[in-house]
Amino acid sequence: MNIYDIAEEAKVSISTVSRVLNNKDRVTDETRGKIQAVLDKYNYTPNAIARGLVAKTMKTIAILSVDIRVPHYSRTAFTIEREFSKRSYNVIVCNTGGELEETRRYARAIAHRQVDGVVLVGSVFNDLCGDTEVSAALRGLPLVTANGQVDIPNAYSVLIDDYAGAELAVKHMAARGRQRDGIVYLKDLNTGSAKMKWNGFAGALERMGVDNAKDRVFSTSYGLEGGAAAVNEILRLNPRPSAIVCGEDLTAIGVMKGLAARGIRVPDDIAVSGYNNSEYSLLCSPELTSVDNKGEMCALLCVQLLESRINGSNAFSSVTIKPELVVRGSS
Amino acid sequence: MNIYDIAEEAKVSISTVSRVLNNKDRVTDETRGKIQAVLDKYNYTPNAIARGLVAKTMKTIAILSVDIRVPHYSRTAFTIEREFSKRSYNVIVCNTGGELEETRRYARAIAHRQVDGVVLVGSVFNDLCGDTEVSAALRGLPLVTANGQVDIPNAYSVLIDDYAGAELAVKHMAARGRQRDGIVYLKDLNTGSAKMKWNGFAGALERMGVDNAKDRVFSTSYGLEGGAAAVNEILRLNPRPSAIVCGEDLTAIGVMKGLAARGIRVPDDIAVSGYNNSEYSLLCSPELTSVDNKGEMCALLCVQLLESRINGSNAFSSVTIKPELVVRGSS
DNA sequence: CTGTTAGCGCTTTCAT
DNA sequence: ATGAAAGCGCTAACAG
Repeated sequence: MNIYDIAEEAKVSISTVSRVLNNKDRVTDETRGKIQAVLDKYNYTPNAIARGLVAKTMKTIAILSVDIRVPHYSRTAFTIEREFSKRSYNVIVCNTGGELEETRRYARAIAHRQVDGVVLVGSVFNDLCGDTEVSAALRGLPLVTANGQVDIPNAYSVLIDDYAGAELAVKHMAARGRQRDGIVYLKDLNTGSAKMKWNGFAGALERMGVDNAKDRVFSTSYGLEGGAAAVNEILRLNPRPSAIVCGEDLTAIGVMKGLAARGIRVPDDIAVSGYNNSEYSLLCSPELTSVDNKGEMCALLCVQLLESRINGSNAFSSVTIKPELVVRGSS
Repeated sequence: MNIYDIAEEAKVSISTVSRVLNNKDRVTDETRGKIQAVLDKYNYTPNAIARGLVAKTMKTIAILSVDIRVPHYSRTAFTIEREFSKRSYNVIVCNTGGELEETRRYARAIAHRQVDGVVLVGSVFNDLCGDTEVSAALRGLPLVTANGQVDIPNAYSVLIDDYAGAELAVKHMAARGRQRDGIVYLKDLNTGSAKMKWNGFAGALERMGVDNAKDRVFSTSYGLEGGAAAVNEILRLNPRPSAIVCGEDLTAIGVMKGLAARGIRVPDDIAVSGYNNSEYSLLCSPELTSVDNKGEMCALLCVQLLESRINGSNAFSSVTIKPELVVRGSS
């Protein structure tokens, strides 16, 4: 069932059908009614692909993220989807797993599909977009990065000042009377944003007069197990650390579990902080002090930026969000 | 840049270009090379919309869910997306918020777009699809429901036996020596699946000889606050309940927090169980005993079902998954 | 106000 | 092996 069938049955031309389909004027109420009746009779839906071919757009946005299951990403994706849905776009979600090959595949698919815009969620893409193939596929598309900065011409970015975010956590620990040279950082990822965090940590510590702050950075894998496992190593420190600033909430909770397993009390013996202010931070006990990197605001700004880019009204091309610290029981 | 431009520059016809684009034979290596050179020169990507118009498909799947931020849904969406990506489909995600009007809008958009298949995630859609407009838009499309059953012809379903799931929790509490007539159920949602759960609860309890089991069902809102708030009411029970079986992990954790705030120990004084076996259940302390409703398996089966439906090879049309109980510290 | 016609960019017969 | 031409379903001038 297509527009020709409708036109035939309503005894009009396809243009007239097209007009009522698109709510254009210059159609008598009578004709309109006649056509509408046929439309209703067959519960007709115009073919968006054919429309898209003419319009050169199917009103779709693509979100590239590493893994939509990570709360921080799913929140971002959610907000972006909801906002674009309001503007009558549909949103394709891609889980790259952080893999170059997958990123390439998705980038190609996105280029094929003539999507109207793409949002890169997470600073992993800073590196991934260095790839010739990825950047070639994405070049020219309206593109914004959520917490990232890529080397693609015309890419806009919403940045989060993670350097300042980590600094907030460090300062808070000191302000709460934690021994300054007892504060350590636990890094669990190697993305651009992760690097900013531990640089922020080290910078803050050194400005507070602690030397060799970089030696106070520990590494582990992301997640509960990574956090718990890192505790072993961190506790070898003598004297015992006063506070553990973590790069992610989940890892921080792992740390708290590891400490609890050894009978070390949080926050009495050691303070702990996380990053993202995810829902996770409310589930553990004590609840987790966490840097709020304003995921929702970031997503909202991405939408605005991308929209303005799509409409050609380049109001601004880059924004930086200042994180805030949310203090809870763990510190 | 389109296929005509390529053909012109390569001094061949568009059909030949099309052939090399689609890796068809019947092209001399020489011609192929000549064309490939031009293709590479311009980094040409064929327009998938135009292709779609001919092929009558753009290889896209739509996922309708209430809210992708809910871990159980994001896990499902993730798995579905990954699997379909392997099969070179792209996936559109829709967050309906459980709203009828939004569901309608998405259903219409999906019908327009000629998507190849749709997955309805969650039993909310059991009711939502009762709507004439929604079912009219979706009718005819290859459609699979994850943990739901809708009244649309040809809809396939992956069901989770939530009746049995709740029963598992009840039996476990009894087996652990919890006073049988002290077990209560906390319901936080009103979806089809939620109803199966508290029916399962009541059924199990009555089979164990407890009368008026339905009176032992409490209601609250979904989430941490809902759970914590419900504690007030539940503790009015005299004697004090022996175990609280909850309909969702998050609510269960709220309950544990509420109990902790009152100095009631879990599991010593009261046992608690959740549902979904989400990552949440590992974050709280004690860790939460939870019914594992096999989200990943459900998603995988959805993909298989949908794929077979799309390919016309109707191996089976409905599967039911048996949940399992994962016992942790809270019971 | 309504109809005719020319594309949108591609795939696919059907000739050659 | 290659090309010409029709058509996928729709929109948008342009006529009338």
